[in-house]
Amino acid sequence: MAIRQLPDRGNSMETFQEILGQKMTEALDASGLPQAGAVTPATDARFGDYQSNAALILGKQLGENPRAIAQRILDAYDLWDLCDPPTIAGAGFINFTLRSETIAAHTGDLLRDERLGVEKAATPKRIVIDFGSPNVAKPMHVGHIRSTVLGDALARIASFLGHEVIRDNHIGDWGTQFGMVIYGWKHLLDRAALERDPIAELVRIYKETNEKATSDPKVREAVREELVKLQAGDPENFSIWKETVDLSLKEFERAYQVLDIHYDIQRGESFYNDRLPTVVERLLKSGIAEVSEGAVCVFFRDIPELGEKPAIIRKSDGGFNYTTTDIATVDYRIQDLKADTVWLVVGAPQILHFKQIIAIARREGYTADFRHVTFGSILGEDRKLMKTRSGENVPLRDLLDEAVQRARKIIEEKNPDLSESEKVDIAQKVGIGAVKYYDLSQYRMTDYIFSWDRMLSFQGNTAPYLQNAYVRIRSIFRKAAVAVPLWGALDGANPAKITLITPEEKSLALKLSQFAEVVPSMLNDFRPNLLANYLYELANAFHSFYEACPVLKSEEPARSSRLGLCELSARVLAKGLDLLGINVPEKM
RNA sequence: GCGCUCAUAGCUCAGCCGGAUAGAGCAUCGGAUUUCUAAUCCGACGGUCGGAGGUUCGAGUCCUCCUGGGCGCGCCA
Repeated sequence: MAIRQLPDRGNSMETFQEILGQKMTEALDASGLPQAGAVTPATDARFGDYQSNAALILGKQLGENPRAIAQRILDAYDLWDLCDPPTIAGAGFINFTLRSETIAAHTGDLLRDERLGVEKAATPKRIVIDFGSPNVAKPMHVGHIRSTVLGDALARIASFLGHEVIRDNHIGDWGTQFGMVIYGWKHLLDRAALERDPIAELVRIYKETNEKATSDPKVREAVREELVKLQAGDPENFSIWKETVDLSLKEFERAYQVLDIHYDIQRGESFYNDRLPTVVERLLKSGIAEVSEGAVCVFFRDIPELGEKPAIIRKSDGGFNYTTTDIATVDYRIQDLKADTVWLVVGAPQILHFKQIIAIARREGYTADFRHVTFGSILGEDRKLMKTRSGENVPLRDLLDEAVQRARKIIEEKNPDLSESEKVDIAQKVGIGAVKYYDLSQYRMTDYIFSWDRMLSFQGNTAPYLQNAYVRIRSIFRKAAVAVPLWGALDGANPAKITLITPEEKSLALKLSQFAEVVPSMLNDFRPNLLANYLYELANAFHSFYEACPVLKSEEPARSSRLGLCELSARVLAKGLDLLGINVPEKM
């Protein structure tokens, strides 16, 4: 979208929620009542635009009639002509209906604000976000979608809110599987196959070695020795390991290009290797860890849910495991990266593990805020974990290719006149956007059933539906003789005059003003689906407006006002989708 | 056995701190277009929110128990 650079107006804009909330605070003070509840958007348009349940809460606390309290509040309430006189309804709800002029003026302000009304966080934090975490020598698969897409969206949202974000890919590049890989590399490797498809060949040698090791104790022993040699720093094994890591990183990077997801740092498990002995010694010295059955363990006897479940940080054979690595990772992120908070976007099965890690961090005196952001699984049509027909994980590469192909097919049916380069671009944006949006639009904890038809549908809460709303707007501006009639106004010199006549215009404008309320709320519980819901409602409101209100054919001043609504809708849609990591095409 | 998590319309899913008659999309049925992209819009039909208690002015939401699914629980990651 060709947005001219606008001035950053900082935190000068307040949302209606904040303004009304402030008014409520003052009114409660003036009434001699304690503070209670927040002003929220109305649960139903019939009740107005916003509501307060303060009187209900206070009625309970004070043992008085809620409606009487509501009246007492309203008697002290100064609305500054912001809305119609508030009404008391039901058990004691206070309903606010904003005046059209109020919303119109606010919409004009939004058109002049680069941040679309979204305030920056009052206290910016340095946040390390750990997401993605694929394993070396294995293909990325469908199981990586949720962590990768969710983590990226959270990173985009946090950045937009003014936080300093460090995206870290905690790659699985160390561990017992390398005994297999190195043995396979030495005995089974097909160099030509490796050239053609490195990951496929690495998987093949891993699998074949695994089979041999299962049936042949000699191979099993040889595999173990290769691992020991690698860990001891044997030059040959180290260089094989390094090569597999490099090949894998190259492969991951291809997926990240397609997904338009990028990391600030990629600290794999191997990065922490030389820190592990120190970690164990330190924990032993401080008494946090103790030796049990030959292993070094941390017990959590004071935490009921962890009581019977110690964390092993050094095995009885002297080796370290991933718990040790993750403790070293905490050290690095807090001490070296100076993080205020760490978000671990890792699936729910590891809840116990991260509870242990976080508990250990607490005992070590770390005060940073650690959040384990969990999520459910992706299921196939059979409601079981999504697999290929042969029972394997679905490779991410195949899945993304198919998304783009399917999108392309739909576009060719619906809009065959597009040029080849346009089709390529649109198929990419629609296909990848559909996959991401389908994931992000659902509550992260629920398992969801993967369905091409549903995610690529142009109806309902899907990326194509939202992208289409944007495309329609862009089409209006292409049709308009003047390419960017409002941009002058956007500089602030000559603001577009917004007038809201029809109900569709008013509800669209109100919806647009609420972007600034929704964006910050997402980080309360890491819920991008709240933004997705909002964008769907916005696109819906826009489409209703589009049906009811001709833009280019209408007379001034409605025409300019409606163009302004279109422009702001496009910007909010594009920005909202961008925060979810989704791009918008100009045509489709 | 212990722990985490989920259960909402025929299907897929929303429902933030407890708030008004539980919402969408698909499917089914009925309308709107010589179009600013109908790829859309408007409407109808469809629910004992897994079950049973409890907390209170009010529970899909909080507590207890039960049923069912998924996942995890000392030397894999």
